[in-house]
Amino acid sequence: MAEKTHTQRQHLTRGAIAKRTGVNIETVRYYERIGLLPAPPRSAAGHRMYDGDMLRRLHFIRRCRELGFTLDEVRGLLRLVDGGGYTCGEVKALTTAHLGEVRRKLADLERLEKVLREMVAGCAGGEVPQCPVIEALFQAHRVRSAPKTGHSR
Amino acid sequence: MAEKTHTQRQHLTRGAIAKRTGVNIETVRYYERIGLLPAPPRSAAGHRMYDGDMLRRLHFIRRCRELGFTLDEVRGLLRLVDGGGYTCGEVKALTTAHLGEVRRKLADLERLEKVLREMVAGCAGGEVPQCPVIEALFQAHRVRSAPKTGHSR
DNA sequence: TATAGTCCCTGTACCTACTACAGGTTCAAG
DNA sequence: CTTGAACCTGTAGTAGGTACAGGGACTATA
Repeated sequence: MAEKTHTQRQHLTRGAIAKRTGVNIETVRYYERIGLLPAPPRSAAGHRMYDGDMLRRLHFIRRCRELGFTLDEVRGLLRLVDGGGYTCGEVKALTTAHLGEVRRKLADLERLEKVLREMVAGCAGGEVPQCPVIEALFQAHRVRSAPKTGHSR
Repeated sequence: MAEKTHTQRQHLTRGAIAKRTGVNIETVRYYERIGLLPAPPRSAAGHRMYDGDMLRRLHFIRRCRELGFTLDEVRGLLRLVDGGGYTCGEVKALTTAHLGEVRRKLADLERLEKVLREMVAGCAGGEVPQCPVIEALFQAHRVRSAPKTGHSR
């Protein structure tokens, strides 16, 4: 009775793979729509029937997302996987590039943490309406580079 | 001739404050639309005319954004500023809360960096189609918590 | 067997924080 | 006077989902 694992020809519902992978149920449909998950076979009543492979694939996507890969990068990885003939080198290249970006974000956040920490430290927190944090925020200077175009995530 | 600073009653165009603050020109209009920037007076021809206060305000917003405050948080800060009677304590609370979140993200990214680093290290990068990175990504385990709902940025 | 409750189906709208574009004025320089 | 840049408007697109309305399907219990 543990979550509907029918013995014969186990079929998982959308809700089931969602719950098992921790992905939102609507997101599963979304992934299908954008072509990350292939459209599964349907029951007579039109309900999606997933199998173990799909579960694995969804786990893969979810894990990549947790690691901060964009959906486009995930698409790239899946193409390699699906093509079958992926080489370790290709995967490593993609992953290494991603690692670089993670390190950049890390550096940004560290600087940010420092600035905020100092701002908070310089603030007495009293009733005075002359707050050093506000003053600091009004200064026109550069933290470093612009957040650039588009969404970085 | 340094960028149109007319002596009498200096008026800045949208393009001018955009360039000075490093904010995209379209974004200025966007901020006006969502009420972060008040609608400025217009010239006879309908062109927006900004002044020094607006420049300061836009700088403020920009700086907050660089520090990772959401627009909603910026709105909160601006409300405090506009109200005039903001207390240092309120600002400090907001900033401290934000600092906490930055630290959480930082911790997440550090774990992430570690995982990616180890994955890349374990990969020979050759022509073999059995890549440890791919294998690692197919594992169904938890990095920690789910990315949660909505956008975190 | 009836019914309640929970799942699933579809399409579509909404979210954040912008960016980009089309199609039309207006302004400043040469 | 003409050219080109900068402005105006409204609208659509981006990533990566989430949420909801209005229905159909399945299961447990009375």
